[in-house]
Amino acid sequence: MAEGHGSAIGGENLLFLTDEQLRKGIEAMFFAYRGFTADPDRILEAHGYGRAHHRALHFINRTHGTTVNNLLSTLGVTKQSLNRVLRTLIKDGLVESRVGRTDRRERNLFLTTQGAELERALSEAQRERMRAAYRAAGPQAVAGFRQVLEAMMDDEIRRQYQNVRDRRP
Amino acid sequence: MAEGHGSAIGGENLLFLTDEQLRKGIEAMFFAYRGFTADPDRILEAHGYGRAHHRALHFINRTHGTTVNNLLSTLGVTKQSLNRVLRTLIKDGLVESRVGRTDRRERNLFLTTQGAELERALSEAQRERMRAAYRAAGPQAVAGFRQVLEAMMDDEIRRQYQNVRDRRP
DNA sequence: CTTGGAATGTCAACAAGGCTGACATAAAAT
DNA sequence: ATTTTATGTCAGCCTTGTTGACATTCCAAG
Repeated sequence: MAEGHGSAIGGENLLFLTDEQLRKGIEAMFFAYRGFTADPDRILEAHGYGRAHHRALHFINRTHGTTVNNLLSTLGVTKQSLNRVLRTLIKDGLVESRVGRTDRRERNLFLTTQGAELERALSEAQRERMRAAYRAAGPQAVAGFRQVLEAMMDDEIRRQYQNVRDRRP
Repeated sequence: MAEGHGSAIGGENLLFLTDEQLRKGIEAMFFAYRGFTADPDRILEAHGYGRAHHRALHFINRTHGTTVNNLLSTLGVTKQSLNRVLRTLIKDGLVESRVGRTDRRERNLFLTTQGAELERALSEAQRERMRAAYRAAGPQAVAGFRQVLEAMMDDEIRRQYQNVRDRRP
């Protein structure tokens, strides 16, 4: 070791905080994310869609009837970006946009049967990989995985995430 | 529960494999990755660079003297994509490209002092967040985090990752 | 009732960063 | 001498992000 840069060995067991350990975590995150998106990407490509479409489908499915503004802040993109994606999904009959009942300025977004079908295929592919990884790592590792990920989020995002985390879709 | 779709409750403790649990993991991964890249992104923007530059700097720093082909396969992009990024980094004096000593077709890539400086700032920002997350979650959670991530990678990527994982930079 | 502002949609233009295809060069390998 | 490999470069395309400008609709406050 030596070359000390912060994160040295404290009185306790802080070996997991060395720069070396952190670097491994960073690279693991980078490579794992590639795997995480690989399977849906293949399906999307066959349909002529991209990840942006997947994200929209996922969160519309997650929260039936969500508004555009809601979706915007969840996804963290501009309305113009989202709108381009939504427009094609609506045109292709995967998403339905209904005028809001209480506030008619708003649009409530829903998946059509066809949209739900694609969403299912995408998320099942992603779940399958996650399932294999979970199974290989075991329940205790999974708990740790989730803990670290939650701690890694931006504060505001984490609040948002935790708010909907345990809600049934 | 019910609504069973795969991943049901087996004889043992397989609750962590329900679709619900998998979905939470998927969303955690999505939101955490945003946090993971947020800090470097801010620094990069101030320099007029993007994530692609960060990735190149990271892996050149990681493996001094690596060749273009090596970098290509690590990053998983085309040479044209990488070249665009490398060209600007070389032009700006952050990266040096030396003709290979044994094989003069190859180019060996190195960070200049200035390049190492930016790399340091970027990785330190990223480490800082990772450090906070690790500290909050604890060593056991970190072990689980890494286990799940490794299990989530594509087989080929995982081999690549494990090969260099424990090498000192 | 009128007006201000919020929510949404749309058009245009631009940039980053992926991709493919084609072609050039130098050097190694056969 | 020829082929293959490693690299670089040009041109063009796509997705997905960005701003800015502007129209529409409609709630809500004066």
